[in-house]
Amino acid sequence: MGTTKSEVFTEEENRISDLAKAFAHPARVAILRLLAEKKACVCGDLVDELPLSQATVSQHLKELKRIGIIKGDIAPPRVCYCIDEVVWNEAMQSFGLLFSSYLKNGCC
Amino acid sequence: MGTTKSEVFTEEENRISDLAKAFAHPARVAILRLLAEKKACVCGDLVDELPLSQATVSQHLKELKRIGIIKGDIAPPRVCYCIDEVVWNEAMQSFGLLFSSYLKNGCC
DNA sequence: CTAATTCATCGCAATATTACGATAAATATT
DNA sequence: AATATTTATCGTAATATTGCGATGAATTAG
Repeated sequence: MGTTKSEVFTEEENRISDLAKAFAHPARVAILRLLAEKKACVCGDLVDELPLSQATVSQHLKELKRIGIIKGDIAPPRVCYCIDEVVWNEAMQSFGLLFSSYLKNGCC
Repeated sequence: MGTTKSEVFTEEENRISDLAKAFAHPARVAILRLLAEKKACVCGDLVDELPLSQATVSQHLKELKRIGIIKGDIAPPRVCYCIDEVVWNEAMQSFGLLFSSYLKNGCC
């Protein structure tokens, strides 16, 4: 155990939970915010902005890339990271739908 | 290690990541959906609806309660769970702000 | 060609998460 | 009082996550 039983859930449930993971760590929230707000997309500057080691930041970036919400433009020796607009919008819409599916019914 | 360095992040970053954790597991997404969409709030019926053991469902409910996004009305031997409207709205607003903070700038 | 720079990855350690059977707690039913 | 119902919690096991130092890979600068 320790493993999520992904097989028994729907594609959508798994996708939403994966998208949520992008925001489920303060460092990743900070990274996504920096990338979302910056006029230009920051690169290794992220390491300077964050109170974590370069290795750790790199690992978070890898996770965000796995989810697809950011992408990296390789321009060696640098890599320029930025939000993937398509996935960002997918996340926005998915969460939007989920949040608006709540109908008050005053049961509790 | 294995522990998130919460101290070095802002309150808001920590709060958002915590709220995101509510959605960061397919079972919790399923639970929140059921509670959000149901006319009446489901109780132990959640266990029947989910492909997980009672103990596991109870653990996910505990985590959702810790975050605050659901609350349970004890009516022994049953407990009636439902969305906490205040926290649900807090999450909706926080994610809404975050998502809308993205300004396309066509860097990558 | 030799640094220097930037970033990814490896290896390790420690904690967190996920899952479940078994059991306990609390009440309603008989 | 004894039993059944419902939910929480404990204990255990396995995997995942977080974090970092060290190292490697790739390119640029000197």
